Amino acid sequence: MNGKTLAKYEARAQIIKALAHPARLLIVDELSKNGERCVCELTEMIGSDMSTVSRHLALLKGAGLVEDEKRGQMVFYRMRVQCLLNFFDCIESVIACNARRHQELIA
Amino acid sequence: MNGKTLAKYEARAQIIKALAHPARLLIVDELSKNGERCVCELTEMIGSDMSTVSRHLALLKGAGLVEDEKRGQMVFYRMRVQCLLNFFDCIESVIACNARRHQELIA
DNA sequence: TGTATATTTGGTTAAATTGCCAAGTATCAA
DNA sequence: TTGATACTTGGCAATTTAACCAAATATACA
Repeated sequence: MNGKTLAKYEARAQIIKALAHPARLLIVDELSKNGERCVCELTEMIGSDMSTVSRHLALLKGAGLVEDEKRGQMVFYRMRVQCLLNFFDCIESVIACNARRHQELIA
Repeated sequence: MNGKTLAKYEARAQIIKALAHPARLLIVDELSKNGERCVCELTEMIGSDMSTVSRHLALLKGAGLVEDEKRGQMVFYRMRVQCLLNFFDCIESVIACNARRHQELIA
């Protein structure tokens, strides 16, 4: 891979890596479908330590996928991008296809 | 996260993780746009050891994203899914948006 | 001011990912 | 059979990621 090509795929990979975690996918799903949420709400849904959730959010923010706004003592996060839901449809179709194939192998 | 929700997002994350690497993104891009390729061709493009490329391919195959076919001494890989190109458009839009924002912060 | 709540950050540890070399398997061809 | 090519797999070292607890910061409120 030459330098330019490498840079292109590294930039893509960095963003995809930001999505590649169950907790972060839940966050993206929730924010995409239901608008903004504070860290405490997301922490409740995910069920990890709040410090862990805060780090997940920082990672998503670093990738440019979400933005935050502090209001009072709470910090609200929302999506900066809407196109990810289409992607999840694609992923779900892969999962369904894998499941079908798995069934066929068993039968 | 309850068990069912967790399982759903873990299944998604597993597939997204399979995409979250520059070399694997190059592979997916190449196979999506230009059809099947043997391991040797992909190895040449990526510029890593063939054993490394073989492992990347095994990972994509494990996620159900590609399939392989041996013909003679060569193994050809091709996509099992076509919807990923749309996703890359989404990712590119994030990258472009991040770049614009970065410019604004400098200016 | 002092206390409680919301969030982030430092520090540490465990686990997962990546990459290479070396060795193994399979196919082709002489 | 021998040798060459294409690919996969075992094994190991280096890097990255993830999670928690504890401590720091910021805001609200009595």
